[in-house]
Amino acid sequence: MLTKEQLDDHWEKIYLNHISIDCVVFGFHEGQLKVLMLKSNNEEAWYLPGGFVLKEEPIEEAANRILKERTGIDEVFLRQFHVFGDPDRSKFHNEIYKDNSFFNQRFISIGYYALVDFVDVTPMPDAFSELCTWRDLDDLPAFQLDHEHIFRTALDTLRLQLNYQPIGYSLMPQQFTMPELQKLYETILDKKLDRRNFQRRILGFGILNKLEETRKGGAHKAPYLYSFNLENYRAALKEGLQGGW
Amino acid sequence: MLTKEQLDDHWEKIYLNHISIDCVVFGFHEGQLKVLMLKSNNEEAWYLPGGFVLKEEPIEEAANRILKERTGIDEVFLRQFHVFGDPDRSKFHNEIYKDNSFFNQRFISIGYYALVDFVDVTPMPDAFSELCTWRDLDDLPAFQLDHEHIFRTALDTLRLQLNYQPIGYSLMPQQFTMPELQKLYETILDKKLDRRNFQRRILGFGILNKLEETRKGGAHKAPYLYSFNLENYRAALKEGLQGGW
DNA sequence: CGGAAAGGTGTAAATAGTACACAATTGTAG
DNA sequence: CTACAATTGTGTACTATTTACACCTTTCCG
Repeated sequence: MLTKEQLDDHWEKIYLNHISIDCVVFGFHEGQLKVLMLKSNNEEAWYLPGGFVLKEEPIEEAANRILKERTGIDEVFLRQFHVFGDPDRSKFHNEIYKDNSFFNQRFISIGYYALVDFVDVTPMPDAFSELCTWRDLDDLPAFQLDHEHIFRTALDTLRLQLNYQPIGYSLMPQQFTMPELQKLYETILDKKLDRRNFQRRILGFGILNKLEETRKGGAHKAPYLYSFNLENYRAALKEGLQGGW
Repeated sequence: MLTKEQLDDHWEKIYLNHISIDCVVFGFHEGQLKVLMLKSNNEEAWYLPGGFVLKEEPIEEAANRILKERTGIDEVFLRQFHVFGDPDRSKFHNEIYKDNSFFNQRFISIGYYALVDFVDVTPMPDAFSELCTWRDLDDLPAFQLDHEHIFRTALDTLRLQLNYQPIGYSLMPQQFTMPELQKLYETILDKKLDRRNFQRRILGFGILNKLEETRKGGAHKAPYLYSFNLENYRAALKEGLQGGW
C-alpha cells in the first residue's frame, strides 16, 4: 500500500494533467437497455467508468484501456461523442480528493460511448468504487458531477446514430431473432415500431443473414434466427445507411 | 516586447497544459467554399486558426474567443466535431518552439468547425503568422501537423450534417436567391443537384421566406430573393430535418 | 385438442423522390 | 430594335419508399 503522497505522485507522473475520459457503456439484456455504472461506499451518487490518459498514450487507446479495465473486453464499438469542458464540471466534493493535487485540478473530459454484448462483460470496480454494475435505463440512480449530462448526451448521440448507421452487431449476441432486434431498436428509441415494417426495412439494409434454425423453447411459434453479415455490416457502418442529398 | 523566458512563463501561467483548440472556419463567397487559414513567413505550410484554453474558461468560450480573435465575429455557428489526441500529432518542427516548454508539450486538440458569413469576417493573423486569409477548397495549400486531417474531418462532418440540419443561415447573407443557396449545397457536397427538386425540397422544410423583390443586375432573368425564417430555422436545427425511425 | 400468444408474411394507399421540358425574363451582340 | 444566349420559374408523370393494416401458422399449456 502506498502513502497518500506517493499516490499523489503516482497520478501526476503517469497521467496527463487536465484530461479525463468518461465512458458510457451500453448493453442490452432481457429486453432492457443498460448502462454500466460505479459506486463507492462513501457516496450515494453513481458515476460512469472513467480514467485518465497516459503521457504518451493515444486517447483512443486510453478509452479502450479504461473500458477493458471495467469490463474485461476489448475491440468493441467505441466512439468519441463529445467533450465536456466547463471549468466547474469536475469539482470533486468527496473529502478523499480534497487535498490531492491531481484530483483537485480542472478536468476536461472526453466522452466515449461503447456498445457491447452484455454477456461478454465482467463488471469490475475501479480503485475508488466498491460497486460496478449494470443499471437499467428506466431505473437510473443519482449521478455524480455532470455524469447525468454526459450520459444523456451519449444516449442522444446513439439515437441519432440509428438513423445512419447499423448498431445491432455490437449489442446483440451472435444469433438473435427479429423480434429481439426490434426490441433493441424500440428500447433505444423508446417507442413502438411496426413489426412488419421494421423487418422489411432492416432486411433491406442487407446486413442480416437469415439462418435455417429457429429458436425453440418459447411458449409460441419459433422465430427464425439471424446473424449479421459482417462484410455488409462494415460497409454500412462506413457508407452510412441511406438518406440525404 | 517580452523576453523569451517571460513569454514562456506567460503561456504556462494563463493556459491549461496539454489542451488546444483548432477551428475550421467555413465561408462561402462567389460560389466557392472557403476555409480560413494562417501562414507564418518561416514555414511553407499553412495551419488552422487555433489557440489554448484559459485556466478557468469553458471550452466553448475558448473556441468563441479564438474565432473572434481571427475573424472579428462572434455568436456564429460553432460546433465541436472531434478530438485529436495522438501523442505525436503536435510535435512542432519549427525551430522557434524547440525550447519553449509550453509549446513542446503534448497537445490534445479539440476540433471546432464554424460556419460564417464571408463578408462579416476580417481575417486577422495571430502572434505566429503573417498571413491570415481565406483559401478556396479546391486550391488548398500544404497543411502543418495534422491540420489536413482535422480539416478533412470537419468537412466530412459538415457533409453529414446537411442530412439532418439546415445550414444555410450561417453561411449565406441575409438575402439570397435560390440558385445561390443551391450552389452552396452543391459546393459542400461537390455534386450537381436538380434545380427543381432542390427548390421543392428546401421549400418543404419551411425555413425560407420568399421575398417580393428580385435580384436585378444579372445578365438574365431576375431571381427572387429569399431570407431564412429564423423561428422555423431554429426549430429545424433542434428537431432535425427528417428521416430515421 | 382448443385456446392464447407470438411469429411469418403481403398488399393497398399515401407519401416522397426522381426525371424531365417549356415558357418567361434579361442583357448583349448584331 | 431584335434575335439570341443564358438563366430562372414552374408542373407533371413515373418510381420508389413508407405507412397502415389482417390473416394464417406455430407452439405450449391446460
